[in-house]
Amino acid sequence: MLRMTSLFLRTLREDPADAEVPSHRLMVRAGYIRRAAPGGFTWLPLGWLVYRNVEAVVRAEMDAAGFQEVHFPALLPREPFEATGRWVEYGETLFRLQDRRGNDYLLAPTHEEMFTLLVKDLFSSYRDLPVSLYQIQTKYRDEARPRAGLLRGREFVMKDSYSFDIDDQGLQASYDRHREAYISTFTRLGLPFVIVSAMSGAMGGSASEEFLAPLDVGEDTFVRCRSCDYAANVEAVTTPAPAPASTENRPTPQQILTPGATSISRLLENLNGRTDLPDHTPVDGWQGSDTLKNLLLRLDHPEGHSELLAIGLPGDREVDMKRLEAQISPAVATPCGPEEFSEHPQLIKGFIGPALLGSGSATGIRYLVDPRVAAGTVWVSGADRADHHVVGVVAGRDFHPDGFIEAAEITDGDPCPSCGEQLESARGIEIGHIFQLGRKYAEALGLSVTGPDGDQVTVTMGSYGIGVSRAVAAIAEATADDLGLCWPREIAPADVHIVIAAKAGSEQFGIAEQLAADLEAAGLRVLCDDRTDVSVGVKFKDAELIGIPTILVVGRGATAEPPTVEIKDRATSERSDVALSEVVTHLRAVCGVR
RNA sequence: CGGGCUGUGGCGCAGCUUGGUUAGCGCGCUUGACUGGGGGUCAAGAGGUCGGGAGUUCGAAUCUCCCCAGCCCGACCA
Repeated sequence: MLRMTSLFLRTLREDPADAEVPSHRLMVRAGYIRRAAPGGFTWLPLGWLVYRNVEAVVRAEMDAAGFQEVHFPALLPREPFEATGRWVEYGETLFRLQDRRGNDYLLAPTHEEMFTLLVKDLFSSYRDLPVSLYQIQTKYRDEARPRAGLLRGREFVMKDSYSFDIDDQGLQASYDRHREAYISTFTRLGLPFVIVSAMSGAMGGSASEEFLAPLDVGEDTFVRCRSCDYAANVEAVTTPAPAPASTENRPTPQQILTPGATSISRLLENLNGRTDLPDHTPVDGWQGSDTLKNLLLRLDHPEGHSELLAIGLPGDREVDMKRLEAQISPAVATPCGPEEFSEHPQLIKGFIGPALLGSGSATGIRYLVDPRVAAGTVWVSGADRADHHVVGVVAGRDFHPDGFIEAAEITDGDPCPSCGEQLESARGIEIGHIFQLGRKYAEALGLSVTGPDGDQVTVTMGSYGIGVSRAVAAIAEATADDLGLCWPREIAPADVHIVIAAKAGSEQFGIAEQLAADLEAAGLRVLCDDRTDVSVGVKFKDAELIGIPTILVVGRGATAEPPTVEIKDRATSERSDVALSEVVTHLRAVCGVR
């Protein structure tokens, strides 16, 4: 039994100044966690109970799915990460350190290498596969900016699983099993979630989905369809493309004078102010979406070389750098400056036309366009001549892109790629991520097994993560209200919070004591506020702040005839008086016998 | 890493513009009394390198410079 008189707990009346998001504020105020380092938190007794409950749910669901738990060190040598290139690729986010001999070590941000090597170490036949292993481990990432308490720390706990299969079908099956296990895990945790399509990264090209808790404090933007079940991380949203149309019988392009029209808005002013383009002018006037704007970017690849890339997209769209970088990762894109333009004097900044772009064009610059710029579509674009544009340029006739790219911003109301209805955007906290790694790590580290026909077969892998400590904060975030925390029963630090609403030395203390013992004997977890030195108001406030799902008040009624106590549901505030003799039975039903 | 804001007893803040006795207030803490169904009342206490360093000055929490830390926005984030 937890007793307030002996519990290592101090609740705070006021919000801590360094906490902004509700989960952080309330968990500090309610005495669950304390900041111990930049991006690092100490779990206090109540917090640790909750953490362990969450961990227990995750572990139970992983075990139930048939995955086996192992445990690696968090402190790892450099070599495996050198082999996969991540010692360099991970950049400044990797915590690096040296031992006394000057050997390089790291605090692991994730454990793909170690799991791969472990399986390589022990298994060598296709008969040993498939296998899925997991661990629940403290991870370290030297985040440039830790924030929002437990939601983004530099030290955090993650459950990471890895599946090992002999072929793609096996990988798909392992992936599906993890997906199912994640659904039941988050459901059991009482955490609302949406599953969204995510980017798998440029090198993989395989399936990847994120589990997001749809909350405004989340750092991920995703979109979902208002009518069907499509949902995707904004980085992974695909733009419905018009069907390719014929380029026959289209009006001839016409060059026009557009002084100073270096922006889409000024171009539109010019276009809508003229009457000399009867063959081209749309019936409802010129819109930004009739224009094609072209941007020149420099791509810097991690291996060191650079190249130019031109992007073409409808003029009413801005480039979404996150979406762009997700497409070209691991390269980094930078808008071109005067140096790059001076290498291609044909290209006039502000008046870049599509005719000089593309690998078959005069410049030879790779040219990728928005999917809306499909073959047969007609555009106004730059004329590659200062103060001039061209109307009536037709994709596939007058210019030839090298391919398509998803780089345009997504806005509310855009069409759903699945059903065509409107998309809406929302924010979410990433609480899980599952993806098909493929053979990247197996190849880099030489994990292969002997196949049925005696040949060596490279193993294909999946990688699956749940942010355990983050999930605690996400649950707090999703369930808390104006009064304080409000835990789902399964992960709450206790089932029942007894408030003794009577003065020191009164009979109620003895009654509460006996009741607490009876409830514990019945299998319920009890926190008893047995303090005699605070007023009842304080006890009620603390009970609401701490957020145990059932509050049991032992007050005046307890000494009446017949004796009653009051039961209050923390989440709904519903209260009812229950006969003292019935309380244990009643609460066993309310809490479910564990 | 860029922009902004903030560092003053355990917590939340005022004081700084315009330098000047003993650095205040609320909460919390200690002791005592009252009170006892919504952070209650009264009294008496303890608790401070004013983030750190250097400088200006007769005198610095207050002015100047440098550094550090925290928060927010952005960039970044298998």
